[in-house]
Amino acid sequence: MGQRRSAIQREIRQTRPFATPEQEGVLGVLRTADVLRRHLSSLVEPHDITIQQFNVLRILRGAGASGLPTLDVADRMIEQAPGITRLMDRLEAKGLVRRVRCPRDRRQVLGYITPRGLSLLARLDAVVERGDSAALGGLKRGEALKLIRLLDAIRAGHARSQSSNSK
Amino acid sequence: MGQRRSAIQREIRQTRPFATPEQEGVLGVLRTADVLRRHLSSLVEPHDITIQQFNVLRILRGAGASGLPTLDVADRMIEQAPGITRLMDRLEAKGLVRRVRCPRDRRQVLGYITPRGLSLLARLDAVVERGDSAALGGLKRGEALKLIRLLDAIRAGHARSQSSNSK
DNA sequence: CACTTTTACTTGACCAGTCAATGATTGCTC
DNA sequence: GAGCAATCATTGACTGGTCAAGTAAAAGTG
Repeated sequence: MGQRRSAIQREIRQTRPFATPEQEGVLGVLRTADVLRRHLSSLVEPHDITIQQFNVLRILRGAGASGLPTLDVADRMIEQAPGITRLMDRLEAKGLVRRVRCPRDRRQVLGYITPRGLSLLARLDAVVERGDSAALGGLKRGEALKLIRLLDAIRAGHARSQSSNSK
Repeated sequence: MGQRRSAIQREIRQTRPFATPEQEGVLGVLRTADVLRRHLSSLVEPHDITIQQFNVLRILRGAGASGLPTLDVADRMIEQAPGITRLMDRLEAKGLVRRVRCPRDRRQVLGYITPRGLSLLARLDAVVERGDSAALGGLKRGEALKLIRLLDAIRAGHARSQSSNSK
């Protein structure tokens, strides 16, 4: 296996081939995620919101009228609690989210999406969906499904070895 | 197609199916990258280094004795210049990297990996390679290759639409 | 050779992720 | 029911990504 030269190797201008396909695969996932994140970012930023803020809004919309405690929001992201608190701070400052201390358990703080948040999401939904299609435009429908399956398998492997850990 | 329910949908406890496989694919890449990043992070952190710092070191090692200007390092990452400057600041503070203003073009600053940086990398190489194999352990060899191909295709699609942009 | 433009960084400011420590409740145990 | 542990959330400090603005040197132009 002398001179195989993948796209990544060209991108990073590295002459030596990857030690293993696994190594190349990991790097490929990381790089591709970066590309997709940028793309997504460029779609939501014009609306003065970040991807993470967008995610929180979608989660709260999903939670509906009953709201969701801060840490439950964190669970649905990859994130640790401290990040969520500050994310919510900013969303609240923008009037997209409302927080109320839960009367039944006063340790918790319930988050709710505001009507303004909902209308922002409504505008973004279509944009993002079109964006995602464009982002994977290089793939045929069947390839997209195959990709989903492979990625699921990777994450399943990790869930097994590390337990817990959602998003 | 009524009740298909993928791993991601279960993970985020979302009842509604994804609008499109493309949307699910994009989210899958992002989530998987997060998992892998954490994994990788846990491997390098014990050595008091972050993933980004590790990447810079590998790039500088690849550059060899002739060193590499700051912006060329940035090109090989996804990153903008400002981030690299500060990354190099920290690496220099740790004695893993050395910076010299280029005499031929005094606007440039050349970065070099130090012997100490090289020995750190030497220790990490094996760890990371083992880690990558474990990370993609859920995949058979052929599947890993297929994954690499699909990810390459996604990034190729973006390179076409947006030109420039390396990482 | 002065004048502008371009290139290569650097600095400042803000958002985000992570860890450690702290406060505020609630639940458990004796 | 007093005391202690566990849970929920927040704050502080640091790394990192990104944009906008600034500085310094080089390159191009008249």
